[in-house]
Amino acid sequence: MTTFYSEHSKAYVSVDCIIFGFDEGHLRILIGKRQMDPGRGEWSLYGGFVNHNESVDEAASRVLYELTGIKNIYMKQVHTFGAVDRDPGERVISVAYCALINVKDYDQSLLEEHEVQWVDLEKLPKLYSDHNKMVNKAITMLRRRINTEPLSFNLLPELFTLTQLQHVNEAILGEEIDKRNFRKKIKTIDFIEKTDLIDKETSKRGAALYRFNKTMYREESVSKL
Amino acid sequence: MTTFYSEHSKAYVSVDCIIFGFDEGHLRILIGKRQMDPGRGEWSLYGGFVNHNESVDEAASRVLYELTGIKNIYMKQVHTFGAVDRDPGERVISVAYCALINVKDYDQSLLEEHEVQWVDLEKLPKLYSDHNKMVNKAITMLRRRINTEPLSFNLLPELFTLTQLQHVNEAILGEEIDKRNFRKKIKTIDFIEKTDLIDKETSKRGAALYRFNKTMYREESVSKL
DNA sequence: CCAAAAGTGTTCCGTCTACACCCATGG
DNA sequence: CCATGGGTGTAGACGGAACACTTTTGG
Repeated sequence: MTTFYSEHSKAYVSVDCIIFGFDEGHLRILIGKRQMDPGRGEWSLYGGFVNHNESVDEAASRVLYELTGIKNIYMKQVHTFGAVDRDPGERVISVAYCALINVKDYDQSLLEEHEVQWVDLEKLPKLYSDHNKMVNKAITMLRRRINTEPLSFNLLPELFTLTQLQHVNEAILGEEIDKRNFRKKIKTIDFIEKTDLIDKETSKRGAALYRFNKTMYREESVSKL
Repeated sequence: MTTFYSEHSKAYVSVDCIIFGFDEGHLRILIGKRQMDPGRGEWSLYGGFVNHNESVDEAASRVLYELTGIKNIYMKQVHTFGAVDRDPGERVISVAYCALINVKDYDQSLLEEHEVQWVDLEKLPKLYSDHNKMVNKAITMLRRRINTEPLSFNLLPELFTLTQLQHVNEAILGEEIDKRNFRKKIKTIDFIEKTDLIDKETSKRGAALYRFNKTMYREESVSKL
């Protein structure tokens, strides 16, 4: 408590983003091959350094915007990774952020521009440095929170069917959910609104479209989803 | 993904510890008056800078050891605070750690040496910078985890009575727990062992002493406490 | 007409909650 | 002998889990 700045050393601080999407019944994340040393050519999360004039959260938002072109992405800090040798080049302390986006919002051309791609969570390769740990922490966090916080909506379009919602939850939890029990539970949640619209894309019969009502959802009302 | 270290700026990285203790039925934390600028004289958490040759976790352990003289303290990373102006002097990014200790293990003379004191959580003053936010995040984390992880033991001596254990849980949750229901639940938890010993300190009749069996507790077995 | 997905209720079981009295003992 | 904290059981409410069939319609 009597130390002074000058006696201490500084470190680079970076953010790394675990960007989740949902497609064809599976959770995927965006990863790319590193185009810089150290670790050139290894699979890696997308990240960036924290600039002097921005907060760490802002850096994460900026990096997400650079990569996706989307603002106001759902994003949560996961954990900070600070092993001395986690980056072989320099001392870099990295703050991992978990982000959820709707794959359909994502401009496919950006995939090529940034040379990243969607990879199925179950087929995740070995990633650079401690990035696999970051992914695991992020998933653990999602599983922990999914029953107390409305997360799934961020992975879906604004209008979605209950089957889609169920598939998202199943993908996050990694287990099947009973359809009737799931729908029963949804009926008790007041911020999931049924609309008059019918989706005819995914089934012949057609399925009712639902919407997440943000204004009806308050932080203090704990979701049961 | 094509950036290089040299283009970016470094920052000081610090750790701040929210050190919880339990005494006289209340949760307390260790805080002191800052003895350095900026913020000299303001109430503050105990913290320190991360050195070049230690991980962030090691820095937190070191700081905790400096202050308490105890090794292997229960400690969890809470959140990283990275607002640009959170430290008025320099750019300092701080990683908050929550720690739980048994107040009886704590050498009182260290209180004076480091000029810190135990303060009741309910009577917490305004703290330096974003330290109140750190405390709030730490409590939220404890409440979230107490039902899935055996935390309370860290705040108690090795041998404890069920009444003590109940009081700890009540303090963390901030609400009263029914004695009979609590004891019923404890009976179902196999890693809480009843010993043959009787505590005669706190009651005339005497109360059975219990022990947390670490080896019986496995990460995968979710506690119900 | 049939394949494919949507939609719908009931029963059972285990868990949580509420609740009040006797016990042992030191002073 | 009494004040103090220790210790015990039961009944009702509630929520989660298991489980199968009918509906609609595009091709």
